[in-house]
Amino acid sequence: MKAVARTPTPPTVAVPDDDRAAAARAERRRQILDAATEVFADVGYHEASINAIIERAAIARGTFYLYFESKAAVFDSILDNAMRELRARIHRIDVDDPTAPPPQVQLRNLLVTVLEYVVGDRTLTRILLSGGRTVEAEAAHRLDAFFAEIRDIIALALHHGVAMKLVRPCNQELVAAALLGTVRGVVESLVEKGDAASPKIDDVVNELIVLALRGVLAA
Amino acid sequence: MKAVARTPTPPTVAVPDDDRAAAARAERRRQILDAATEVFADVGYHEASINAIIERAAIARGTFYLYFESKAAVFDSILDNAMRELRARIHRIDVDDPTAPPPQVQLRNLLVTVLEYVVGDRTLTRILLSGGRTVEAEAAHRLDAFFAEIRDIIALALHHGVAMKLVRPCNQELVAAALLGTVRGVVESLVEKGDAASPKIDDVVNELIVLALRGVLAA
Amino acid sequence: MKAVARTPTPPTVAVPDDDRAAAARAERRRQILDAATEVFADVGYHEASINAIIERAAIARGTFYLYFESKAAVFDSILDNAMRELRARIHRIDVDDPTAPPPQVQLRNLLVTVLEYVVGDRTLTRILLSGGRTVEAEAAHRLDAFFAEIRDIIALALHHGVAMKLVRPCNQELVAAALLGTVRGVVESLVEKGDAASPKIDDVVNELIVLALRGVLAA
Amino acid sequence: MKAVARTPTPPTVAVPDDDRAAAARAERRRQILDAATEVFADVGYHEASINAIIERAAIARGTFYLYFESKAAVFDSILDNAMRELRARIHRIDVDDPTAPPPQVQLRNLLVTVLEYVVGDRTLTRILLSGGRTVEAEAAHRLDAFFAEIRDIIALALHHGVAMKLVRPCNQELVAAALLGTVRGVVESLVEKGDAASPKIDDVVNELIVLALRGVLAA
DNA sequence: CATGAATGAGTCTTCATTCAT
DNA sequence: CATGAATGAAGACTCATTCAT
Repeated sequence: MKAVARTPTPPTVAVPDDDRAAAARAERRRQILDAATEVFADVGYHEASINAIIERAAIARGTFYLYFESKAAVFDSILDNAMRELRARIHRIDVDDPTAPPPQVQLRNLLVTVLEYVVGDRTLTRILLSGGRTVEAEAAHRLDAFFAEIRDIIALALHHGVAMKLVRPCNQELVAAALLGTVRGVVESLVEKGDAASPKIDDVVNELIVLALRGVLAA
Repeated sequence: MKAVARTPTPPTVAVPDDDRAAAARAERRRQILDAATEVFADVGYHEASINAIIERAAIARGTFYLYFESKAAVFDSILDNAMRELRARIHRIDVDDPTAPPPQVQLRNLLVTVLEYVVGDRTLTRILLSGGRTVEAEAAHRLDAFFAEIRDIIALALHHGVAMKLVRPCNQELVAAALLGTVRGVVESLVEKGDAASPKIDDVVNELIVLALRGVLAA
Repeated sequence: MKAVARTPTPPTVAVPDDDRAAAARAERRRQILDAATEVFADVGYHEASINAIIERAAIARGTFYLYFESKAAVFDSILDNAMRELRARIHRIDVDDPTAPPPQVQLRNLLVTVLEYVVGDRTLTRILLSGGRTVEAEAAHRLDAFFAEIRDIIALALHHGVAMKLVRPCNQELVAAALLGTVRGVVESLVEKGDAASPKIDDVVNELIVLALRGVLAA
Repeated sequence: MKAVARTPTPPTVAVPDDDRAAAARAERRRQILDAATEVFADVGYHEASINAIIERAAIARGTFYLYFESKAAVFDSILDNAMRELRARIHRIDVDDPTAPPPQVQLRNLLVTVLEYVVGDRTLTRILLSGGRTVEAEAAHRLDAFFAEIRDIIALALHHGVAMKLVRPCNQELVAAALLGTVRGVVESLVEKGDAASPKIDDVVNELIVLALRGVLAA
């Protein structure tokens, strides 16, 4: 990227300059990502025109392609970032380690973190939920895989729970799908409403946990 | 029709001929709807080309526009039909009428009918689930409204239940959204799998009812 | 291409109709090819815009793509056709068959046919002569190969001639390249001028033959 | 320059500094011209991107426009330079001056010089030969004019030759075009091959002269 | 009614050129 | 002088829709 170090111009203070450039670049990128996220959330991947994106980002056509290879690339970037953030917040509940917090607390924490992220970026979340075919085929697959991944984590947790007699015997695959659906249903309802109308996340998580645990725990 | 045009012999009985024509017309329409449903389910609304639809329907380009105003119109028709069918299968649970079956049985029946319809036309269901923004804006709204409608029915049921002390006190709106999500999660997992791998609907409904009722019923 | 024979419409006179359609289609194709040839000859492959082509052909944008896959495809078609026509006119001189016309006559006939074709479609010829890199890389290769092919034919003829002591000993590869250049030079000068100014082809061929044979024949 | 900028010591002698600057500037120019020549020869005028040129020249985008007005301008510069060099090597054969070397020797010298230049810069030559429409219209004209100029020189020489009964009567315009083509054919074949495979220029010139003179001289 | 050739608005993307630093 | 981020005009191509046959 930087020019070949051919000119003998010795940078008196090289780093700050590079830093500033890199920062500016990153900021620009974000500006585009934000604009694109909004447009995608508003009208979906296909109806989103590069025109709409660059207008909202207030940049020229060419600038867009300076930062992203294609419309699909921005979309991928948005999606991948969201999935990465969520993955970082989702992990197995540790039931063996005695020094860890009790499982219910772990679960609550996990849900709180996830819901906070999700409510914190409603626009992004609408894209995630619009699910499968909104997007170009390839991205759709990745998104499907992501949800399948989470479902598997839940299924595994159920499996452990059943083995430990904590969870009532059940079709774990099916119940995992059901529970994932439950969370998605809740998220959808949160995202739909304006900021004001939204119930507090703590309350939501309480409700979710009661609902799920009662439905699932052994008598 | 053709016969009439050829031979000036006045039609002895007008109706049968018209009937036949109407039937043929209806059949043609169905043929197109079926082809379109498949294509929409396969690749989504936007990637679905008129080309793909008329090829699968084995008709000429112009013929398509003889039966539907536009691509959006076919999609609307498919969606509306599905929503109508589902509405016909979804109704309030009657807890007052002593001659009606017990509420749990009513609920079970409802779920069985719905799931049977939904599993019976996987293609169609995939369109319904692909949800919001897959489709052109206008259709997306109607679909959202449809799900909101169902959610309201559930919320109302919960409300009644709470009033009758059958259901534990809860944020009924939220729990309704959660339960709707639960069902959607289950449906999604059913539709995903091939026919063979699918568990029996009765078992699925059992699991669903246990899960939901335990999560919701008063202690 | 044709609709699947699904409708019971029995074609009373099937062939004429298909013929007419095919003929219309071929005519359209030609119309586009002609327009494209002119534009390519005028401004070269790269400067030739689809716009210019469809304007000259007086058709709509989409129509162009109904007949050709891309700009490159039309160009290829033009080039391939020209090369096919020329190949059909270029062949080895038969010196062994006693029933064949004398070699010089064969050569003269060959040159006359080639020049007539070439002068008959000046526009096309200008494209051929504009040679190598005017065109997209792939086409350039095919054109280069075509001329190499002809050069090889000439070289082979020289080789035979030397063996038969008809041709003076020489670097046959080099002389072949030279002679091919000679013909191209002549063609170029013919194509440049308006119809009127052009000398008669017979005279041109005479001059060419004298020039070449004297340069090449054994003392 | 740099030194001056750093130390405010006034330049003792102004000119050398200016000279150095001018030299640096000229060098830079050459650096760009060379890079551009390579790129143009490789992929042709239109496919040559400013990007490719500045990368090969290892300069920044803006710098390019500091030395040349536009892409067309570099191309023009390259072309003009080549044509100037060639013009300097091409001149009439003097048949009247008794102190001059014999005409054949003059011709041989001319050809040797031209071929040496041409083989010495294969890259450049490929641009010249790619001829007419490779380039932007305006440059194409100048190139055409250049070749026409040479053809006229040859035609004039033939004219003189005929008058002096050295050359057989012929259509001088046509034969000039033919002979120019001959040389171009030879040059093309020389430039095509790698350095190693190339025959020695002296041999090539011999072959050329024999070929041409026999074809042209009076019996 | 059925056909399918024709249409052209709209989309994404490229790339020569400019200009603030 | 040098830089390279930003620009936007222009180009190729797609595809829903129309209409003469």
